[in-house]
Formats: sequence, C-alpha cells, structure tokens
Amino acid sequence: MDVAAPKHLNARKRPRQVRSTVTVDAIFEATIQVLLAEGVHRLTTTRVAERAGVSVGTMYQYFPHKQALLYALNERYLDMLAERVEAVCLEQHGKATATMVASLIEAYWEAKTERSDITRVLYSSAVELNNEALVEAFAARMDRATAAMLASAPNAMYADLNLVNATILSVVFGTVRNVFERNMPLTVQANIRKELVAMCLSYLEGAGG
Amino acid sequence: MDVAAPKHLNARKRPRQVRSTVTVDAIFEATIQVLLAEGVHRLTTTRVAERAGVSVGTMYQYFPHKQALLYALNERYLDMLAERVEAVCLEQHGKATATMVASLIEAYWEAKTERSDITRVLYSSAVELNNEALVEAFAARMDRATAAMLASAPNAMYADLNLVNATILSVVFGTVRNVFERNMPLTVQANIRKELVAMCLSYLEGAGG
Amino acid sequence: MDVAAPKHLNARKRPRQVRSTVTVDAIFEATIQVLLAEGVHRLTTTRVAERAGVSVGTMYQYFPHKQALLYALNERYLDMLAERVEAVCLEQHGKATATMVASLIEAYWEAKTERSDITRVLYSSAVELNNEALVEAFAARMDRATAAMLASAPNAMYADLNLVNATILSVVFGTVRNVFERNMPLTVQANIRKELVAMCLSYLEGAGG
Amino acid sequence: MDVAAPKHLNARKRPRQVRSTVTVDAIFEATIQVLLAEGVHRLTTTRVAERAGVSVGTMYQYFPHKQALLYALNERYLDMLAERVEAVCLEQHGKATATMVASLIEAYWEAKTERSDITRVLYSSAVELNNEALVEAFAARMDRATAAMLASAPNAMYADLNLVNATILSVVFGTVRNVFERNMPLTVQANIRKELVAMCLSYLEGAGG
DNA sequence: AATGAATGAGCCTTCATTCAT
DNA sequence: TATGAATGAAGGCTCATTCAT
Repeated sequence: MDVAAPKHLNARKRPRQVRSTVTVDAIFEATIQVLLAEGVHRLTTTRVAERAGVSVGTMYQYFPHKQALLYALNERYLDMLAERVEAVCLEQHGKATATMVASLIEAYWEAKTERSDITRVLYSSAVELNNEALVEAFAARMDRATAAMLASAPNAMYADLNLVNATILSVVFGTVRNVFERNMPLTVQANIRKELVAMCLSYLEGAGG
Repeated sequence: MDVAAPKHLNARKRPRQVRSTVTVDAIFEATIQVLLAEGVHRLTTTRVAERAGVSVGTMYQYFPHKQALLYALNERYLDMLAERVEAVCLEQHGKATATMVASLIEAYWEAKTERSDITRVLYSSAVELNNEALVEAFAARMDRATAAMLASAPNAMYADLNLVNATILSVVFGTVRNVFERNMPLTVQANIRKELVAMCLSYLEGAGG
Repeated sequence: MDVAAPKHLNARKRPRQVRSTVTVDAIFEATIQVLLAEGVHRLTTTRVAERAGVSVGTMYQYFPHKQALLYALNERYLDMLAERVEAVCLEQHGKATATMVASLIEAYWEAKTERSDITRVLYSSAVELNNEALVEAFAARMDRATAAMLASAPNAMYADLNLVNATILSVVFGTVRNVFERNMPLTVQANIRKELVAMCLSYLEGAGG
Repeated sequence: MDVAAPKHLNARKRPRQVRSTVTVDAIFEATIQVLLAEGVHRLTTTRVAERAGVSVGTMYQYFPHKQALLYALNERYLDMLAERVEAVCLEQHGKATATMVASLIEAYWEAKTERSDITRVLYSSAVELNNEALVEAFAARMDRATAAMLASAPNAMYADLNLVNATILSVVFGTVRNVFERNMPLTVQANIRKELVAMCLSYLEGAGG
C-alpha cells in the first residue's frame, strides 16, 4: 500500500532499529487487544500504552496522535491482506477459471476469518478515521491482481473484463463481510462459502470465462 | 422489529401523543443532521437537542441516554428498510424467479442508495452500539420474507431453500454495501447491479429456481 | 474598551443574570488569587475553578478557553484603569496645566499602586496573550482623554499637541511601571513621583502649556 | 553582574574550554531563535537543543534545568546592556550635562531598539522567572554609573543627587520600554526620543545640573 | 562525555448526565 | 413538564527531566 497517507496521519518516526520495531508492534498488538476487550469507545491512548507496556509518551514518539495509530494499524492490516490475495493471484496465473475462483475466495475468506475478531474490530476502528484513501488503494491493488489473473485463464474471453472483475470483487468482498459480521454458525458459513464459489463460477462461465 | 431491545436501551416513554411523536421525530431528524454535518465524533447530546429545538433535559425524557437514542434510530431505519423489502416480496409472490430477483435487488439497492449519505452515517452511528440483536432480528425478518417469496415461484424446487436463501441475501446485501462504501462512479454502480442480477439469477436457476 | 476582541477570545456567554455575574466575578477573582499565590506557570484552569468554587465545566461555559479568560481579565482591568483616568481628565478640563499634570500622575499612580501585586500579576498574565489590540485600544483611549485635557488649559498653545501628549503619556506610564516593578521603598517612590510631576510640568511649560 | 544568583539557577558548569563556550553560545542563540520563531509557550528544551545542534542531554550538562537557561540568558543580556551604558557613562565623564543626557538616552535607546524583537522576547522569557535579583543588580549597577557621571559634570550641584539620578533612570528606562512595547511608528519614536532628551535636560537644569 | 528514547505527571478541554427551578 | 446551568470524570496530548547505552 503505497498511498501517500495524509501528511498528518504519518507515523512520527520510521522504526528502523529492532528496538523500535518491537515497540511499534507491541503498540499495534495492544491496540487490537484493547479494541477486542473493551470496544472502540474505550480505546484510549493511555489504555493502549499501558497494555503495550510503554508510557504514553513513548507511544506519542511513534504516532503523532491517536488517529495516526489507527490509520497505521489499518494500513498494516490491508497490506497484509493485499499481499495474501496477490500471492494467490500470481500462483493461479494461467490456471483454469474454476480453480481461480475457488482459490481467490478461499484466500480472502481465510484471511478474514482466521482472526475474525480482529477483522471485526478493525472495521470498527476505521469508523472514526478518514481512511478512504487507504481503502481506495487497497481496492485498486486488488483490482489489478484479480484482473490479471482472470485474463490469464486459457479460453478466457470476457467482453468486458473490468466490469466482470469489479463485479466478482464486490460480490466476494461484500459477501464475506456480510457473513462474518452476522456471526453465523460455522457450518452455515462453510456452506455459503461453497455456494458463493458456485455462484461466481457460473457467472464467469456465462460471461466468457 | 419486535426484538426485545436490551432493557437499558429502551426509550423511556413510548410516544403516544402527537406532541411526543413530533418531538421524537425531530430528535431523530436532528441526530441524522448532526451526523451528516459533523460526523460521529461530534455527535453530542447537546448538539442534537439544540438542532431538534428542544432542551437536553427534554431529550433525556424520551431517551434515557445517548445510546438509547442511537439504538432507536437504527431500529427505526432497519424497520423502514425491512418494510420496503417485505412489501416487494409480497408483491412478487408467485411471480417468476427472474422478476423476483430483479425486484429484490432493485428494492434493496434503491433503499440504500437514494440517501446514501444517511445510510453511511447510520452505519457509523452503529459502531459504538451493541446492536447485534437489532441486526439479527432484521436478518431473520428478511430471511422469512425472501424465503417465502422464493418458495412461491412456480416450478421452484430448491434442494435446500434455506441455504439458497441465505446465500442470496448475503450476496445481495454484502455487494450493495461494498459498492456504495467504495463510492464508485454511478455508471459503474449501475453496471455492477445488472451483473449482480444476472449472477443471482444464474445461481438460482442452477439451484432449482 | 470596545475593541472587537479577536473572535476566539470572546467570552462564551454574556453574563446577564445576577447569578452569572457573580460566577464570572468569582472566576476573575480566583484567577488573580492563583496568579498571586502560585505564579503564571501554575495558573491552571482546574486551579482557578477550584478556587472560584465552581467546576471546570462551569468555567468553560463562560470562557471558551484559558486564553479567553486571561484576555477578559486584562480587558476588565484596562477598562477600569481607563475609566479612572478619563474621569480625572474630565474633571481637570479647563484647569491649569500644573494641576492637570499632578492629577493625572496621581490618578494613574494610585490606580497602579493601590493593588500593586495585582498589577504586577496582570502584566505577567498578559505575556502568553495576544493582547496587542487591547493595549492599543487602551492607549488610544488615553491619548484622546489626555489630549483633550491638555488642550483645554487656559493659555495652552502647543506647537504639536499630539507629540507633547504622546511624550507625556509614555513618560508617565513608563515611569510608573518602572518604579513599581523595581519595588522601590515607598519613600523613594513618593519622592520620584514628586520629581516626575516637576519634570513633566517643566517640560510642558517649555512646550507651550 | 555578580549577584549571587539563586543557587539552583546556577549553570551546572562554568564554561572554561573553548568547546564549552561555543556550545553554550549556540544554546543561547538557539533559545533566542526559538523564542522569536515560536513564542514563549513553544519554547521547549528539545526544540532549543535541536536548534542548537546538540542533544537535550548535553544541554542539561550545561544548564541543570530550563529555568537556569533562561536565567543565564537574561543575565547575559543585562550584562551586555550594562556594559554598553557604563561605557557611555565613563566616556561622558566630566562633559556637560546636556551631552550626558543625550548620550545616555541614545545609548540605552539604541541598545533596546537595534534588535527590538530580541528585547521583547527576552522580556517574555523572564516572566516565569524569579529574576528580581538580576534586575536589582542591574539597576544598582546603572545607578552607580549614571550617578558618577552626573556628579562629574562641571557646575553640577544637585541637592539630592541620588533622587535626581533615580528619577532620571526610571524615566528613561520606563519611557523606552513603553515606547517600544507599543510599537509606535518609527518617526513618532524618534520624535518622542528628542522630547525625552529635552524633558530630562530641563529637569536636570532645574535640579542643579 | 554525549546521546536521545523513555517516562509520567499534569495540563486543557469535552460532554453525558443530573436536578433545582 | 421543560429547561439548561452545573458537574466532574475522563480523554488526548505535551514536555521537562532522567539514564542506559
């Protein structure tokens, strides 16, 4: 994610030494823990610092203000997510459309689900944040990765690749979010996931995939 | 929506007289306005009361605390949304699956889009809220409505109606949210919507619809 | 003093009812007490509120921020000072230059000295403040008052009244401040005061007074 | 200036080696720069150190705390000022009263005005400081210098030299401060300065000078 | 001797909620 | 019943000072 983050949201210092990296990670982790344990409205700088085992002052040495912390946290998360999806897309290059779709959905689903509590909590942390740019950049990155993948399938002949791609992404991302936000029973989740694969596949076949 | 709202979130008094209804509506409206104009983090009870033209004290007569107000606001919104979707489902009873799907998507999409700013703002207002029960109830209500509709189509023979129904709902609701949260260009939105209809339809046909 | 105070320095509400006036006065008094007892760098909003016997919240109902409080305090002081000097000037209208000078110096000196601790403390409170406008307005008001007075003396024929006036004011105001900032023994102060009168008088005579 | 500065305000080490002097000067200079560029309330130790090109730690080696730095800075300034005035007084020894007065006022005025921004900024830095001793010592030093000068004039026969001297100093110092604090137009300043000379002279003549 | 990351007390300010009028 | 002034806990953030390296 190399969007130029809004100036004022930048971290104060780039953690270069091991020491710093450890601290910053501790802060990130603490933020998630507080979010998990207490909710957004109890996410205070003091609480985060305390849980991270550092002083508020130290925290402010790395993040100029609370928003910057949340911004960076979201950035880090979206980066991780994007990397995982991109890896799958590359790996599926040239494969059959059917496995592409299954892999894409699996990868995204797993990434979102393996720590679904964190996912949920990050959504909530984003609300007080102007992270449109972040989301936009993430979306664009995903667009590129999946479009390239889809186009590489043998026999793929989409009349409008971009539209098909955008549709698939919106449907997949949207559905995943909806499913886990509703906190459905795991078996139902698994079933819906299968159906989602089937649905996307039949759609792509109809569209020229 | 008749989930028993968590006790402490109940409005203090049921508005029975005209006077009360008017006041409560003014408060709801004011809440939305403040949310739109200033954002969640500037949504204060004082500001809402002021905009509603009543005193804070009066506001506390109708809502025992801020959360109750937001809870009720979301409740009202989901009620409205549910009613619109239910109406469409009833109207589509016995029609062909194809028109069902198109109508469902259209109804939901319109409801979410015609005042997309309000929609967005309500999402944000819900973050600090324990509105799971609300969402759960809304979902169940939708489930019932669409399941009944889908089952009423001539020739409909779903192996697992509940699963198909849950899938459709997750996909439609999820996709709509994803599309408008990304704030895509209107033409793209329209195109994706058409694709979504096609996708759902082809899925339903394959599933026995 | 009717300079338009910088917007952001205005008091939040004009104290109209007795109740409010009392509160505001208590806050002003408390500010001075804290300043006196603890010094500028220990002048905190909490401390002021506590001493005034109100809560911080209440204080912020009358003053949007600390600076506004200090600004208002200085404004009030300069108003009082200006009024006293103006009164003397009016009273001395048409009198002899000699009594004018003596009266002016006496009035100003008294005003500054009778609570010299407060005077000193207000100077210090002004440092963190952008009160140039205030001081400017005060100076202009004094200029007008003394110029009118000086011109009204029988036989007064100043070649450049404005210059003479400005000189007298700078000399008198400056000297007073210097004397009491150095905290000289009272007898010395009294003697210097007499000398100052003599000096101004001989100057004015030479200048056409 | 050899007042025994309050113990706790002493610099931690007397700068003896070249290295130290350079560093200390850099710190003084940086302090002034920060004061000029950002104002008292943004004068932080970190900022000063940074601007001086040393670490905070190093700064604390030379000044045990912030106040000591400000104290030393004021001390240095008053020393410089005193030296300049003393030099003039010596130079005017035995000259006519008229040139004495003109020279004294000129010297002081110039010293204060040639970098009026610095002067102003130093006043502000002194507010949080207990620098009475400093000011007292400066005043005494000035007293001695000007008294000796005034007494050395041919024909000088003051009934009360000390009083005359104290008066002249208070008037001159006070007026200068008043004039430049009000930031008057330069031409007005120049005129007042001339008037001030005239006024002092006529006073001294009347007093036996 | 120099460095600068870490500390944490303490500051200013907000705002949900109460209650006397 | 309606009002809105008063409350005060709690939050975000700064910065003088220390001390391990």
